[in-house]
Amino acid sequence: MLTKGVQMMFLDDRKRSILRAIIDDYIETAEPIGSRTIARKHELGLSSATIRNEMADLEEMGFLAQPHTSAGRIPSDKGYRLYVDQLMMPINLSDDEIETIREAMEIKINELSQLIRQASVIMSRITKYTSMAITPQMRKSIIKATQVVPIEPGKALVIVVTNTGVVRNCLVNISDKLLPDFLIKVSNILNEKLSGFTLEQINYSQLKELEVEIGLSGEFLKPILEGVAECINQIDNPEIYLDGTTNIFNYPEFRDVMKAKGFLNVLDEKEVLRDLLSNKNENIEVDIKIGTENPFEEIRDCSLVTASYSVNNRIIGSFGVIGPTRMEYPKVVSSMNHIRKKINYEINKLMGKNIDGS
Amino acid sequence: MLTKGVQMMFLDDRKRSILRAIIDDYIETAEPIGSRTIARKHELGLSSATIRNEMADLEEMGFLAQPHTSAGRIPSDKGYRLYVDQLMMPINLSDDEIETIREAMEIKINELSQLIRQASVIMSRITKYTSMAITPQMRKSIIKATQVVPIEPGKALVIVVTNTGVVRNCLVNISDKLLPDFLIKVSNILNEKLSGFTLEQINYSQLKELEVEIGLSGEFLKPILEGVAECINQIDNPEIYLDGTTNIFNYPEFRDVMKAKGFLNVLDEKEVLRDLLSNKNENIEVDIKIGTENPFEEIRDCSLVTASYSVNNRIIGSFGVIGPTRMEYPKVVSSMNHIRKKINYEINKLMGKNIDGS
DNA sequence: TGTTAGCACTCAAGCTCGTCGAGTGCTAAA
DNA sequence: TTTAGCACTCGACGAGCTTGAGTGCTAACA
Repeated sequence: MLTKGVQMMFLDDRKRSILRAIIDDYIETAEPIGSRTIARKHELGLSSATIRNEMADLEEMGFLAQPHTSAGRIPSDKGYRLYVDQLMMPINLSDDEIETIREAMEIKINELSQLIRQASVIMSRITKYTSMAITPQMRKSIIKATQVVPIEPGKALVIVVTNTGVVRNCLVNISDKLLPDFLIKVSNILNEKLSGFTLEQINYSQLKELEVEIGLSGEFLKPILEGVAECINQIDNPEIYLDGTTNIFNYPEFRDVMKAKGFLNVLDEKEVLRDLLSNKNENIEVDIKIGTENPFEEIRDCSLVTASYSVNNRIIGSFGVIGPTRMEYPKVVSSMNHIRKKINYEINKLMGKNIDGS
Repeated sequence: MLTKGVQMMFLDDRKRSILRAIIDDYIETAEPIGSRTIARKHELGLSSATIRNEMADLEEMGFLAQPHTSAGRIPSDKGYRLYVDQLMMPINLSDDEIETIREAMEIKINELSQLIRQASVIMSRITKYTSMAITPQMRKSIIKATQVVPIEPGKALVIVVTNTGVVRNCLVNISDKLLPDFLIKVSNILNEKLSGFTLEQINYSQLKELEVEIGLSGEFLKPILEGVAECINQIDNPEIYLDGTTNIFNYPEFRDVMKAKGFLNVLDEKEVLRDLLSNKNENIEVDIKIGTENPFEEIRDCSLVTASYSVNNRIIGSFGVIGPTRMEYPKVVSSMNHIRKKINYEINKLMGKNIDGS
């Protein structure tokens, strides 16, 4: 009899309701859920005994697990997976929350990275989990201006501006013999030659070729070209933000100090964060990685929810939330979706302002 | 008899040795220290009974405390205070450590903030505690150059450079009608008028007065002047770095999750860090705040060791280490001192390179 | 045939109680 | 003044017990 239930992987409505009820409750309480609790709290019109039988089936199918024989059931990763894919009821953000997001994400300055930083801060505030965000990949952005500004004899400032409004500068030491007038000439040539190219199109050897153009031996020009390369490098190097790390202490699953330590340690590594946020799937709005689906050992009992933002349908960066697998998925998913739209809107506004071409 | 010992606050050599031994041991083990342990491990030529009597005296004088009747003694804040002021034996850094510091703190770029960031990182690596650092107060630094660079119609980049090699820029939206040639004129006037002043000498109303000079109604100039103000503001706004936060998990006093949470939470506040690092005492090389001497409730069982770095004997910033009161003071103090000297050296080198005047 | 009441069983949590040992204070002798 | 000795204290630890939430199975019922 049981084998029949197990063999057919199809879950009837009753099993689905029970599973949903269990996961909803477990997300709320973090305690193993017993059959009686479900019978009492949810109006399923079933006795605890019936629910008990169903729960046994659900366990055998792998959606639930039992910490020990005489405890209630807790969801397995597979159970959460079904829950997020099919069972959970979407919720709407409260007016308050929407207002908070709106307020936080108004762009005050021309800097894209500020927007992303704000997004991260607000995500952790709203969800109460730990949030992270990575600033856009800039390899495809276009150089709008390159300038060399004389500061004092022996010193010049190299500046690169992109169409996305990102500016980087680099103070370089140059020969005392280079006069301001000459630097302005160099500046103009660089500006003319580099404008319109994307960052990824420019590499150092190409820069070297400009030396010929300018007609001056490499030694004098070298620091300036290195400055340009450094600026480009900095623009291209995405920043990563992490917020709400101490939120995890509010969840009983991190009562164990070693677990908290592991969690915080792994998030301290920029490389790890970059990896977690390198969301390749272009088709999915909000991606969810549950427990063991995660790439790193230390967060195998966490869930990671990520979303990407894009320009012209090309993903340029992403952000996410990480917390215990017992995560308020409905809330997190709607927050992420909302903020994602907000970022996209603001980013396209910003780009529109800054691009004259497209 | 006991009262005699207590009345005279003078500690004889024997009491001092015993107190030093107890604190040394407690720093190492984090366990209450008993009389027998001291008699065995340290060659004081005294029996445990004698030491016991002395310990009772030391407790009555407030240098030691007893968690409960049948436990050993632990140092009180007052005990630590005496220890750091008079008892502890200075230690030298190992060659390895000196090399590590040297390597980490070589300046590669012209940016002062990088140096301070490195100092913080290296402090936490060497001491195994949590470290923090604040970038210099820049109010006294001198404006070396101000530039307005046309980027495209309707957009200009405002740049401010100081004698300390700090550069900030601000992309501003301007009227389409302002032509590049005019912007260059504005740039020259600004450069001429602002150079040589310190940041604190310049305020917005002064900037407004320049409008007259340039001879153009405020509406056109406003965004540019705001850009200058924003740059100055950003330069003046010190950055704060925090490293090695998860180090605290290695110390048994932070096994309690709530304590760890309180600690991490309080250090999450920029304001708190700024406060902790606002070291006013100009005479002291390395300042130590023990336990209850600290201003914030959450770190009353921590010790904070800070040091300042300066230019021309004027303190411009500071850095520090925070950890349990049971801190390896000798190690921390010598590390701080070493790094302090290193920073001072590098900073003066950097300033020397960048200042042409003084 | 599916549902439910009833019952025996399981097991972690929490309590008490006794043992152990590190440490103390006091006393008396050296 | 120092020290050996001894009675005493008290937390840590583990064994044994109780409690209660929860289960699986069986038999009766609709």
